Amino acid sequence: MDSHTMAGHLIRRLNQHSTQVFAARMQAAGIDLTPVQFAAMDAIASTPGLDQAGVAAAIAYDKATIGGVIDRLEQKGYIARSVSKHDRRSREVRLTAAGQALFKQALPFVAALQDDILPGLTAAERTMFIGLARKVIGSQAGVPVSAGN
Amino acid sequence: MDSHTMAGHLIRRLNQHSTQVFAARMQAAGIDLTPVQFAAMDAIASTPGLDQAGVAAAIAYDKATIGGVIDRLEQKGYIARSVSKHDRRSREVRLTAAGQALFKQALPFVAALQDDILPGLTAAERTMFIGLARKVIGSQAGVPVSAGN
DNA sequence: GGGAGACAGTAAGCTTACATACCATCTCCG
DNA sequence: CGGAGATGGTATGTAAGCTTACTGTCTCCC
Repeated sequence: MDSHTMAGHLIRRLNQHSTQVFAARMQAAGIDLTPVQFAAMDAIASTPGLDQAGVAAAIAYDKATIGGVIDRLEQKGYIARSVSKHDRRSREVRLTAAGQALFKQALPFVAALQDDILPGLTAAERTMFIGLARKVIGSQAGVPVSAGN
Repeated sequence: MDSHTMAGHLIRRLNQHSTQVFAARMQAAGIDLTPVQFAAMDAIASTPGLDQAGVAAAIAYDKATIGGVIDRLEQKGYIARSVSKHDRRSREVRLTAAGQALFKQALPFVAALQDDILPGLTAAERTMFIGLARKVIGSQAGVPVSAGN
């Protein structure tokens, strides 16, 4: 049982590296965003007025987790929450002006660090890796993240 | 910027799936172990008397995180800690009888779930994926997990 | 021998990440 | 219309996972 050949262990290491690259690049750029916070803002930017459940579904997160992420983004002033007119249970979320600006500022950095997440691979290998990863994710689509997502 | 093609996002999804498969299989087997706890026990089983820093290095974790994981394993009675005779700073860790038994019981389940972590891939694709992942991990060896690891 | 710096571990704090339980609200169907 | 069940969100509790800061111990080198 060599843990270094086990899929779960390798994936955990990749994720660890990925989040560290993201954190380092964002810090170097002077941007205060975690990977999850960026992903949430990405989802909100592409669908303004999305509710929290929509954000959770878009990036495959638990709704409780998203609640906390959105709390912190709201505290930092990057997003605003408002009760939906159509459904008073749901909170619609949109980027503030500051959020828009920060998101636009972060975009090129995020694009640039993609390749650093998979170092040591040729471009062809990276493409191959991403293709295989998408295939795995796609094959387990429909599995709920948790009770509500 | 489609997050579904971004390496970081895909890796996070894979990790999410991996931990969920692990949790589900362990629960079905009636074994109370998280992926991290299993990894720690694996490292300890293969090197009895390892200290906490050694465990951290073996599975690439932060030493603060390992402290908590080992606390919980100790509380459950699966491992025992003792101050090293050679270095009073370090705590040597070893499996208890209960820990040994549980680890042996868990092993076949963990082996069996490896393929479920990468569903939708052929055996060749799985091998390819693992090879690429190892290449990535290997290429960033030497990067410290944190101040102490 | 003795001090400087390295190293093991813990503590406190922050952010994911999930389950479960709960409240408010909505929808659907009889 | 009215109740059952579904759904959006929050609260609570646990477990990772990391940083920084601190204590205690060790090692190396003068």
